[in-house]
Amino acid sequence: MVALTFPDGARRDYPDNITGLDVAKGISPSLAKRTVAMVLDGQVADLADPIERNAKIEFLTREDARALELIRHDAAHVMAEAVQSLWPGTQVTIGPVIENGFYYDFFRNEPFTPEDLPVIEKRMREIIARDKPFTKEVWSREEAKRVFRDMGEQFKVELVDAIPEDQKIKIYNQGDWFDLCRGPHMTSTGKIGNAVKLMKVAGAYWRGDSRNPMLTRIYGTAFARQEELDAYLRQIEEAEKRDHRKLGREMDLFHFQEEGPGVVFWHAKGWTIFQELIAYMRRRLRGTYDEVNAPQMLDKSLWETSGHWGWFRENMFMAKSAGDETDDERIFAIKPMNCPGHIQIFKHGLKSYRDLPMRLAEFGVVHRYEPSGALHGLMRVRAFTQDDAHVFCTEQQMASECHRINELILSTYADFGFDEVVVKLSTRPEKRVGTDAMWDRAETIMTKVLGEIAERSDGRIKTGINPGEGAFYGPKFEYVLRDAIGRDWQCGTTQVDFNLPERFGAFYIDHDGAKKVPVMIHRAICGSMERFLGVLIEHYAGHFPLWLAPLQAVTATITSDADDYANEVIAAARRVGLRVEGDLRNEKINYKVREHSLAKVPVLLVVGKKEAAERLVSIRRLGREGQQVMPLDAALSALTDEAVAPDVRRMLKQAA
RNA sequence: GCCGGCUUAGCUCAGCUGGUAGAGCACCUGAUUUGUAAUCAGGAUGUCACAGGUUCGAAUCCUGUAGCCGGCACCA
Repeated sequence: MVALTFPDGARRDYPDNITGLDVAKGISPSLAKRTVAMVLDGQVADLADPIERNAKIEFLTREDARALELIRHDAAHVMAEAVQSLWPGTQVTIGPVIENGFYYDFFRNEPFTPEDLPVIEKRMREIIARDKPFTKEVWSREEAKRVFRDMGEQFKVELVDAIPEDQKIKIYNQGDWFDLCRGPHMTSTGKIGNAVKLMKVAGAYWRGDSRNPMLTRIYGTAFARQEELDAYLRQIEEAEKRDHRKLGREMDLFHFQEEGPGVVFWHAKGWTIFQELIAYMRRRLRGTYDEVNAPQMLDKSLWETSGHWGWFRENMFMAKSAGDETDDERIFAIKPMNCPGHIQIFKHGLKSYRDLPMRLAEFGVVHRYEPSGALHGLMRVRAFTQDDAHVFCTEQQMASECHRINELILSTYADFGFDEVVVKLSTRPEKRVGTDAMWDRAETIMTKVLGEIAERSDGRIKTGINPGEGAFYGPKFEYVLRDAIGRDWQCGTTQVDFNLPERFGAFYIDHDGAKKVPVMIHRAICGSMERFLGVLIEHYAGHFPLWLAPLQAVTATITSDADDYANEVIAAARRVGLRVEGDLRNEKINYKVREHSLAKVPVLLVVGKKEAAERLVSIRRLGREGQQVMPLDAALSALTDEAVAPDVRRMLKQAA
């Protein structure tokens, strides 16, 4: 006998090994019909599974949030069947559920093209309409391997071998088609429904390893209801509208061109935002950090010492004299990081324990030869500005320095409206320098700090661990922020480094007069300023807050009678520090409003005869209808107040 | 770097199976002096990414290169 407890608290006994389906049927045929799977003690399982022990049981309908994964997983299987029925000889591999849908990787000499998607989708709908039940069988390893080998499914054979010994080899049938799968699945293909859409094709390496063959991956998504699918597609459209590459062009912020793959041409407006960002960061560093500037190019020996030449040579730019006549063959590397430079500055002159912690900051431009396929607008470039800093301190100071950095990072993100932040600790990678003892020490301290970060935030900051993701010289914290439409971006990082200072022979004189190697902490807040600005463009959808907006206001005339007054308005606004342009063209006000709205100018100061006569301005805000007429002085003081950067506002408040 | 796709005017895009390039917006000129998201009329606009090849003839077909886009791999 097994005792099952139902969601309403009722408890009933059933014969051993009764299936979920029979339990459901016993309650009511309609329940059995609409149930797609069951949940035993919180674990989703096939409805046809025999129940072997006492458990809490729940029946899932396809509308249940927990069924969404099943719908997508089933859809992946149906897609695989559709593909194999359309193109026999195609090998199947794996087809997992992912965040917004699912994919299935196929091996076929002729890769799929986007034109194939509608064809596959049509076949999928036929399979779904046939509504064949999913049934499970357990096979022996030998049988599974033999069957898949006979079918020519070599990847499946490999997968069977990869399944741990203590796990069963499960096969799911859907009509005549079957697949190796750990399950669970719904009761039949018809439960998937029709809110299914194939999204794109892409290449992907077998088992994620670039040494392995390239497979064709087909991405799709599925929802319980059509409205949800439609909403998802609209959300994708919304994200496309925010694309910083598109907004960058429309707002005249920057451009790229063929001669400079992965390097940015900043236009005046984009550079204004960039400089505002840097000015903001400089204010935040004032009093705590010393800003320095290390050379752009250094002899390669320095990079050999740091280890970069060994680990990352493929990703570095090399430079030497371009002249034919010169016999100077010295090889320089264009800096991919600021740390070796900062260590040289630390090493220059004898340092005492009294000088620590020494915090050196730099808005340094670094060059990295990123693989061509990695380049992506401002998000991944080959030359970028880091808001970088290196803290040289004692081991005892390390934890408090990490906390100081943490507070700076979190408050910076908050100033841009990023309140949801996750901090992840990345631990030692396989490719690394330094002894295990060093790594043990660093990871112990950082694990403790991570716990304290979570504690001090009252649970607002989530934390996590990325095993093996650390830098080659030390473990790191990665700061992941969530933008206005829920996308995550890794920006800030704090990396503890016991290795580089030692490799470079950096030391300070301790209390006892002995030479001691300092700990170095690498930290960045925005990370790449270019990328951070890209994130901001998408986060704000181009509607920058006034303090960041490159052009804060346009003064537009209604008739040329107001030209003189408009020029006065522009001059007055510039005097109080606003970034203002005039639009005195002989055009209708509708035209001007539309044009500046499309250019995402936050404020329009419209002046006509009436305003000119009474020294008024009619203010129209971006994205809002209607306007507010007020005296010029009042308008300018309201705008200058609004244009105060959040950190400056905080300082003013504290001073008051 | 790997797989696939794309590259036509400043921008967004047409251009059927090869017959010698188009639209809208933007731009320029003129008229219009306008009250909050497109005033009217006229005009100019191209090494069809680049380099080869096939062909009587290539934006169109083939090959190579570059860049971009979507993934994968990478990200000190």
